[in-house]
Amino acid sequence: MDVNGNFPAWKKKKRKFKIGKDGQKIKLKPSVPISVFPKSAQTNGVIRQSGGQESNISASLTIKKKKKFKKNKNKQNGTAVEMKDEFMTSSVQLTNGVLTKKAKVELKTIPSLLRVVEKPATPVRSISNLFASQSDSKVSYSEKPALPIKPSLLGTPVPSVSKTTISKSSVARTIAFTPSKDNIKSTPPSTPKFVPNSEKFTRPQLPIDVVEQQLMYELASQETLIVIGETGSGKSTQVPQLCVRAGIAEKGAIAVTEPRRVAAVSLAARVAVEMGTDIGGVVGYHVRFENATTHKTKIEYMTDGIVLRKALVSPLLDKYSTVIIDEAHERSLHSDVLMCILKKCQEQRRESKNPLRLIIMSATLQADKFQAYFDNAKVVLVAGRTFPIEVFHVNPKINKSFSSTDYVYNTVICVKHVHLNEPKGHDILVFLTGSEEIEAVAHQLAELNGSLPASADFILPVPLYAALRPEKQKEAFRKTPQGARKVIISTNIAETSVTIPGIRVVIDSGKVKSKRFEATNRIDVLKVHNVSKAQAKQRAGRAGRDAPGKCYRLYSREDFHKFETENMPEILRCNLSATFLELMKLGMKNPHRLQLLDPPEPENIDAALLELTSLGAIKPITSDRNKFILTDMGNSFCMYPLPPDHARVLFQAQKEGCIMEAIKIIAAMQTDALFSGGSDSKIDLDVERIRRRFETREGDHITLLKLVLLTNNFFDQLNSKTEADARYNKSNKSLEREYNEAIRKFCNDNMINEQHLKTASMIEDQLKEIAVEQNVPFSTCGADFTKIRKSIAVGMFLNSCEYDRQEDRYRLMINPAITLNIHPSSCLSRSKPAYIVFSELMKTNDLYALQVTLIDADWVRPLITEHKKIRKNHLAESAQRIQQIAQVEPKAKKPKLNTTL
DNA sequence: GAGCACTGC
Repeated sequence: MDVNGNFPAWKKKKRKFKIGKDGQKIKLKPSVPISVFPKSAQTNGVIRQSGGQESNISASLTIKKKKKFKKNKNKQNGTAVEMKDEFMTSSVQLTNGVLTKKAKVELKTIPSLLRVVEKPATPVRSISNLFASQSDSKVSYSEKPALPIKPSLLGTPVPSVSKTTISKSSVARTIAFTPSKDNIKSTPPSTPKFVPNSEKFTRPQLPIDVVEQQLMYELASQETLIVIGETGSGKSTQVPQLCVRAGIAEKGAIAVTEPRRVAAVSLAARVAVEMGTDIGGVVGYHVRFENATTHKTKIEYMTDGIVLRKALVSPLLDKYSTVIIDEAHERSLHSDVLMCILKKCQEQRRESKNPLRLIIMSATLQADKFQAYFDNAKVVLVAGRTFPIEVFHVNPKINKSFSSTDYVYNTVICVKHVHLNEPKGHDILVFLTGSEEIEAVAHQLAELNGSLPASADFILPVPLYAALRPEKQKEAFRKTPQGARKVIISTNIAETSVTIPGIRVVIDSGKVKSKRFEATNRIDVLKVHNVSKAQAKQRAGRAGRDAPGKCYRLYSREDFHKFETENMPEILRCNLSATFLELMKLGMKNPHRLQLLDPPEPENIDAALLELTSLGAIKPITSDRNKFILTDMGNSFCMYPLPPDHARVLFQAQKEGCIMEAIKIIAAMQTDALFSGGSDSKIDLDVERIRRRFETREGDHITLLKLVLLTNNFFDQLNSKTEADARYNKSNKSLEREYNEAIRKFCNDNMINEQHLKTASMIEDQLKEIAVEQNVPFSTCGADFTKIRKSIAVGMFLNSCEYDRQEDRYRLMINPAITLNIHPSSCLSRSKPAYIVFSELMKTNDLYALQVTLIDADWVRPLITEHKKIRKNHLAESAQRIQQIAQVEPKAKKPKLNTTL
């Protein structure tokens, strides 16, 4: 069916783009924006902004409405059979987070995963650094394989793990040596150290309670344990407590790593309540800018980045007896790197008095991969607890009205269908890729209200994405008004980061926008991709948080099967230079031999090494040019929580005498845009107008500095006013209120994102503190910004460009074959100076330089010449290395035992 | 004169 034929009027009038046969966005002519959230909407009950344009959509959907859903759902046993649905078909059901056909979901410890594995001999080492290789240090092998802590906790004789050696060929043989449940009950743990105070707090039953005793036994007996449990199983709150009750915390605190700050803070709060203590007592958390732990703390919830920084200071992490990596399936850069480091830690602490225990917790069934990585560690499965979700797919044979590629169009059709067929009061969550699409769909849905039957509720579209102003974001969490159905149209922010109550239906476009790093040219590519199967499952799961739900997938089951199983790990799609710098601080010498869960491409590794060498942070060892060590400069870079080129800017600024200004700029660069906006055109114009006020001919970095200086000024005045007011005995409460209101007004007047401003200022303080620790002398350049521009140019010289008048484009100085444009959001996009340096190179429809500063070519020329020299050697060496690897390859295929670098 | 998912130190 011809999509354009179906929706002639609004498609052309309201949308800035359409999606073509190949899935690419095609630009349409711009339109006049109409507010999506008209105040009158709720009083009138209907929005009428265009007459008669929707007649086609309502016609096509009325026909569909008459075709009844034939549901053969057997509600008693929670199973679903093939649904005869004219709209979409479903033969599967997502129960407890698991897609099932018929069988009931029963998750417990699967015997086949309980393997007894021959442990390789453990080397005893006398080394101080984590990544020392065999040739770097003396290695002697102990005669007896290392034993995990004796599993005598239960008082039950248990076969020894290491003595039940079985041959390699029979590894798959299963030996169930776990004592039976009855057995456990009759012999409870002999010395429970902490027991939740059930008088103060009784928590509801959790699925994890069923396997509690068994888990406790495994926690005590295994060196490494993998816990697989779906959402709602209670693993994130209970496993750390079980560790404490099993007496593991006696030898050191339990660290629990989370990928997000909110998770770390809220989990700590929850567990503190359950254990009847305060935050900072037995339970605490540590995230950036906030450390709520004390010497008493036994369970520390932390973000994975914090643990990584802690490892830089104390590589063996000997404060901790156990590290629990939560949400390992998300494969964040930090958690992947942590797993690699912790494995090394474990090897080195194995023979000590305080061996390190590792617990990997993950939601999806990627157990095999983690298990192989951790030398066949035991896996325990825990059931999840979410409500059943019916999953529908588009069936191209039946659903002829769907476009084959235009998921934005399909979204609107699907919302209308759901709205007219699902019970009133069931809110909808739609997943799309970006603000532009989201605003377009919100607009179209608002217009749909005009063509709804009188009996139907009002559709209340609510956009939700990160760049949206915070007040607007809050709309998504507001209670749905009577007589309306809330339709939240969101990016993947609603996948993990926020949970919206009341969602009963999810519509999944199957698309996501993601950034990948092209290492060879150092370009970020932002592109729409298909989601992974795991991601689709995660999205569907958002419908079953409060009650049974439904998920409509705007793609066929065949397409779904073609999706990747898991998300691409972050480590495979980002610039590795910052990570390598950290790992080298820990003693890694040859990144090519790094044993990661998913090893990056050799080209990406080489690109990061080249970048670090050119920045002067590392240098090859003369005896073996495959190995690198940190230079003094590289060592000081590690102290800052910054990408290496930004740290280099600070280093240069110290030389130039403008460290104060450089810190302000670099801090602001670490946050998202300080000017707040969204895809609301009216606001965009305002942002644009106000941004102009700060514009300079020197570029965006100086603009940023001017903005920060202005806000500093404002805060100084505000603070002195508040102090003065305090002397006049104003109450603290009213002072605080006035203070906060003044900030809000200032941010509103200047279109500044208050949250981002706050973050930037906290990062500024953090960087200042580090600079003081590093004995960096304080210096400022006053109003002469040349020194700052030079520091930026030197630090980021790899990003310097020369204007090509003939082409009317810029050429990258280190690689003139690459041509690019200055992004129109930059204040230099029109003036086009001869030489510039940029912060970031982003490929969307064109190759754009973001955040641009005017520079002098002489500042960077010597560095570029030097870089070209280094690159030449580098290329020759990497070619040689690839050849060597190719020759050694057959041998290298052998099963890996001890991993050395 | 274009358009930008999400985290984290």
